Amino acid sequence: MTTTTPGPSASRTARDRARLELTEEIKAVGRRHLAEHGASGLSLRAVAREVGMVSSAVYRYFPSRDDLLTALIIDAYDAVGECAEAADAAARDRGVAVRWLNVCEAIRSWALVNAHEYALIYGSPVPGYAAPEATIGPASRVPLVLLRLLADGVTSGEVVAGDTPPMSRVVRSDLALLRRTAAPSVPDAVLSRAFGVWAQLLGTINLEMFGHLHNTIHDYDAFFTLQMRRASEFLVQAG
Amino acid sequence: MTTTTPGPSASRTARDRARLELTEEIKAVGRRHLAEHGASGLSLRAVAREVGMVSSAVYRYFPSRDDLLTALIIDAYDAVGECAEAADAAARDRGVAVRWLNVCEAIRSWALVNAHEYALIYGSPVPGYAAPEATIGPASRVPLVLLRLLADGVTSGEVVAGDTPPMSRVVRSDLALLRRTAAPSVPDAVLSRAFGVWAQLLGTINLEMFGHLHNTIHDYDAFFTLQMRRASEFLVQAG
DNA sequence: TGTACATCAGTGAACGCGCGTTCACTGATGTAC
DNA sequence: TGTACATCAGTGAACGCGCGTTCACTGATGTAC
Repeated sequence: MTTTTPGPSASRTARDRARLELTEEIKAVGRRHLAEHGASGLSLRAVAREVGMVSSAVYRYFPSRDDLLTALIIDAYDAVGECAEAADAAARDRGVAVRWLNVCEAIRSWALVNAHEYALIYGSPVPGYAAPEATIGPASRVPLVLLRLLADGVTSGEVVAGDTPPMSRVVRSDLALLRRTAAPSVPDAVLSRAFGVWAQLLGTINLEMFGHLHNTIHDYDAFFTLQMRRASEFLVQAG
Repeated sequence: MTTTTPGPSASRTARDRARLELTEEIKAVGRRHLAEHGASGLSLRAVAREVGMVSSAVYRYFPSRDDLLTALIIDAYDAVGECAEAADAAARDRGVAVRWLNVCEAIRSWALVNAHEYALIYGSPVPGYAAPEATIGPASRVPLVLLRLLADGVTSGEVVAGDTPPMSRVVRSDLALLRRTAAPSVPDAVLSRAFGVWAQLLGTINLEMFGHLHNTIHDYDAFFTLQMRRASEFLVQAG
């Protein structure tokens, strides 16, 4: 090996290209099966059947069913992360509250369209499956959007810290680590509120998607916007 | 039939008693299997094996696997509902914010101990399973605790309405129905905040239990209390 | 109190299904000289 | 440019497993007279 040249051609051999294409096709079919039967109903054999291979052939692409699931989880995190980043970017010249509201709406829209993928990453964990470390990065994209937006808000003076609630030393050191890593100069009080609005975002989407608002709320769109608008205002300005 | 007398004995026949006992035992074993393998891993055959019956015998007690699942869901809602009611009752002479905080802590404790049952009712829905109407009543117990506690707070003047955010006519009529049904004289602004704290409660528990705080928050207890304390204060007094 | 009948719990075998994974193989594609 | 070899995608059969549900049956428990 040790090739100094980048390889015979930019897109490599025909075999390589076929491999990439088939890997994507398997994931695409897997995603559709996920959407129809849920995570625990994702079956290598069924996917193989639909792709037009014999079931054992899939093992050339994914060493096990769980590896396929992992790939789908990573893709889902990346998809919702990209979605959140785009929504934030689209409102970059507006205020922090508007940016976060935009992100919330984008994530909800994505969740409604990709219900099972949403459940896969933000719902109950798949029994018997432990997410490997490779999911950590993609999983952080959405929280990072929130933290960056807050860092901007603190810099511009738009975000008001307010009173810092009393917190234990452990929690304070957790927040300090977070600040050092991803949210320079965002004070504890604001970081704490950030967890609050994040929980509320996911909680509100879950309430809606998992049926807990059934027969109670009829205009989900308006309800969600109402809730997130209040949360966004709360985020930038302590009560 | 049309028996005017209450029956031959208060506890009915030996057969009836055995039936009740075995029904409970099947549910108990089912609950344990749920805790070990998740909802989609709940198997009639495995439960039967452990109870010491042949698999077909279970059909004398539950007409299908989904009916057993429904029974477990109802039991779970009742358990968490009872838990919330007890926590509220234990703090009945304190303020509304303390009462809600108590309820939050109780629900989280229950969730930590009964992780799979929690996931069953507040996590992603079981694929291919549709909850029947019989679950509605038990599912309402926790929300009803919140609404009653708010009604008390409004009566005592402890809960401040604050500014009513602009909302669509549909949402306003949803809230009006809720008020008529379960929360007499609680104004829209407060009802809207109630959904917010409820979403935040479930969202925060989900973040913790489904692993989204991993490597970020280390003292889950303190973190949860911090978040819920803020939410409780927000509930009684608009920002 | 005793007998005849009805009800019902539990058995055991069977149906038909799908699953994840392994393995020896064929034949096409790529690579080194 | 051509040949010999290595790599790798895909096949087809098999292993061993568990599942939900049905059905004809036996034998115990309950009930009406």
